Amino acid sequence: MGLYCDVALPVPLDQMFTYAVGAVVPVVGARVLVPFGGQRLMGVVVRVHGDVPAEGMEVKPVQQVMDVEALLPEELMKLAGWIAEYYVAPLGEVLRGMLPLAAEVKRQFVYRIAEAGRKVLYEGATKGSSRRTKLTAEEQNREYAVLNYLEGGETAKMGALRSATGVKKSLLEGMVRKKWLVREALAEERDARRLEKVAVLQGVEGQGVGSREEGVERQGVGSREEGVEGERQGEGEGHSEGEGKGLGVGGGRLPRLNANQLAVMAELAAVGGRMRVRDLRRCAALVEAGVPESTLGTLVKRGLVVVEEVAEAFHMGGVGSADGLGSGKKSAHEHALNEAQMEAVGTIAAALTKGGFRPHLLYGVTGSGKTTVYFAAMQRALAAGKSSLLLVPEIGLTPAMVGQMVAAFGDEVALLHSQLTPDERAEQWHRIRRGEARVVVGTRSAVFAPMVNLGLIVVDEEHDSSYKQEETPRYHGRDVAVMRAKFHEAVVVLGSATPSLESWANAEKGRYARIELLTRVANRPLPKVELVDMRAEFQAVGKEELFSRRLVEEVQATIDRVSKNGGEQAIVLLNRRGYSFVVMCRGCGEKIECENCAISMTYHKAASQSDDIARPGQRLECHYCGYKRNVPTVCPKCGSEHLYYLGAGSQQGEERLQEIFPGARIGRMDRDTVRGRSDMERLLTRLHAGEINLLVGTQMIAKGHDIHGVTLVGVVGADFALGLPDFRAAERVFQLLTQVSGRAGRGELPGKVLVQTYHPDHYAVKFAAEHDYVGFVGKELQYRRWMHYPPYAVLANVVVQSEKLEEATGWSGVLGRWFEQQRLEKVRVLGPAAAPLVRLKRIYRYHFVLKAEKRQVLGAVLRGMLRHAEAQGIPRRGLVVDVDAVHLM
DNA sequence: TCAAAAGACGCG
DNA sequence: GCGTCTTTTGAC
Repeated sequence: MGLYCDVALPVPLDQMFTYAVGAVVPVVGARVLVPFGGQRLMGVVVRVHGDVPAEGMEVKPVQQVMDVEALLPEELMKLAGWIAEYYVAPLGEVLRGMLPLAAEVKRQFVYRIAEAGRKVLYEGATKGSSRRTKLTAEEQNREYAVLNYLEGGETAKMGALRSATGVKKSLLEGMVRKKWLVREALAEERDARRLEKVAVLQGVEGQGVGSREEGVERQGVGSREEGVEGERQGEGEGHSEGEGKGLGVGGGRLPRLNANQLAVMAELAAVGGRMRVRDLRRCAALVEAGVPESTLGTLVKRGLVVVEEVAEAFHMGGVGSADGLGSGKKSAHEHALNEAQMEAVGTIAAALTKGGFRPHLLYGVTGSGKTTVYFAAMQRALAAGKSSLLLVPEIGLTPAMVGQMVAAFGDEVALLHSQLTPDERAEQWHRIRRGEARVVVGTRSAVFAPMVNLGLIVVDEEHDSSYKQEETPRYHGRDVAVMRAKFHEAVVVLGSATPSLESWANAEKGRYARIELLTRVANRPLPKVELVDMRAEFQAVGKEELFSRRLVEEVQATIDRVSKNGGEQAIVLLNRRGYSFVVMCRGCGEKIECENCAISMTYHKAASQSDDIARPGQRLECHYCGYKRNVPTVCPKCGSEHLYYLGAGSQQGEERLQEIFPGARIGRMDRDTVRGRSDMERLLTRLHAGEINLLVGTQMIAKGHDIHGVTLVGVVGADFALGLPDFRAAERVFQLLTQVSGRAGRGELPGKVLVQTYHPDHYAVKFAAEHDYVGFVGKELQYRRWMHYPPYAVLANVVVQSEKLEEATGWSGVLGRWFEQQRLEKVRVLGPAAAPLVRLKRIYRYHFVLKAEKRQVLGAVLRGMLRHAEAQGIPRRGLVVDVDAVHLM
């Protein structure tokens, strides 16, 4: 009876595929290469079984088993299953997101001449070219060159053809279509696994220390015969076998070996005679003794050690070993803890000691030193032999945090974020998988880091919406973190000054233990917040001004003040980038919209001095699809010359501030001036040095920066979001106001905040001004309860989309009717309605919002809907199911 | 009349 | 999702 395995493949199909297993039987959680359609894909084995496949099903064999052990441990496999179920996503796509190893599988094709190609070649040679074609003469010549090159019948890779004939890929594809060439997969497969070098002590071959015979190549230069001079001198304390090659290391009677060589030998012997070269080089004893790396080479020459290249094995060991790392020493951080922080660390440490799944919500006001608590807790975890994972919203925006991590944990830190190249990502991934990096910092997808002996997960700024993935699988990093902690029986800490309502409600229900840090470090006061009523301001001034008189006055006073620590600094939040976010025609009343989206285009002025990134010239830009166009002089619709630029963004804010405060040293922080981590670092360095004393920027400036000189924060137009059709609008505004206010007064001097608002009586604004988070959630939770919104209901957004308007509306109708027929009692369906962004990147979008009390009920309805959609011929790509949607846009 | 482009299909 | 097979479109 044959053996089969079910494989999850990275395709948008909610099913597994069965393959026949060959000589090598994969384990669940291993990757395999399998043929699928005309292609070959990497998938993950989810089941190995002997079930006879259904009649009429052609079962193809597994092409290659890529991992000997499960690449994904049981907990991650379970987590993947949970995500697929919870977020209604295909398991294969979930797994693809967990494996950053795409870099390791590359498929290469070779080309061979076909019969039709030969014919063309011969006829062309005798009769000359007379084919009907659209190709240029040059391209035709290239085609003949390719045919000539391949005439002998050999195959050639594209690279070879390109260098020989200058042919392009598209031309080759055309030739394949015309059947002149055939394309086939490269026969010999590059070993998809990475290789690593392992030093093996001769004669003391260790048993089963992760070694595998397969794929081993002997690399040693010296032969065994030459190496005999070292023989017979030891006391045979190693497990010498047969050949009399035993080599003792404890005796010290090895006159021909110098101290360095002995040290290396001793080190190798101590671990059973086998060690990865990179580990050996890094080994503490050898580094301390100053043993040069060349010593190993000498030993290889003398035949005492052989270096093998082995397909990388995954070791589960390494963590908690007696290497003395992180062994309970209190770090500098812990000494600086105040009482509340101490208590917080104590609570987390107690949970770590006790073991088991323990979720915590760490509610700490801005400047209360949450980061210090995370560090101390992670250190405790390390001391207990456990690894820890810190999730942050965006690494590029918090270089300080990364710096501190590396300073505190050195080599044990691995970073995972979106800016890594695939190779770098794979390298970090493997370091973590081997247990070399036991402290991992990363963004959303780092929640899948293959941690060894995971003890603690910290989610910093847990309320941040960047934890929500906005493509399939649409998981929420924070919620996945909690689930992962559950599967690992680990401790999880969600930290924020403005916890999401979901997390707060969980704490209220007692599902999360609450830890509070209610005062700032060193008892610094929270800044005073003053509201500036912009309606009254308009009446008094009689015209629309971006900055109120109060704000101008305070900024002036702040930058004029010079305290003993140097000048004070002010920052101004203007939460839109660009110069003007609406260009309107007074002739016809139309706004200039993006060609691809139903979105007003943003006007960007020619780059100012702050735009140190090269982005010259003025333009209109769509902030949703990135489309750019020239700035028209007349209205594209009616030809009127009266184009007006409305709504100020950060670029205009900077310009206005420069006019008002010509002496100020102004900096700007938004996506136009800060693209990568280095831009951010440079800007922050200038701020810390006092080179900038007035900073204007988008919400980026609110994200966790700790700049001690900032004593004034101005907020301009942040409450405009209150008018958006989104039930989370109030929560977002409250969070933004609180977070940006938190930038003020972090040094010795107290801070002040001025909030310009058109909604001075709105509860989100008022509670934020009073630093009253608890008051705000109380009120907001009430509203959510009345309106049946999360956390009192589970919600899913279903977007129906197509490039063709009729399809989008037609399919919405089909689904709407189905929902009606179902007479659902436990699920409320709102819609179909045009999505707030009814056209995005050329795609028309309609949506339903589903609300239910029970997750299972909602899930069942969504699955039923997908089945119905499939039966009705609605393509899967026409539907986006977003469970726990954060944005309903 | 043929070739390129768009659409339908199914993958084990 | 993607390669393959089929149908439609379109240009000489």
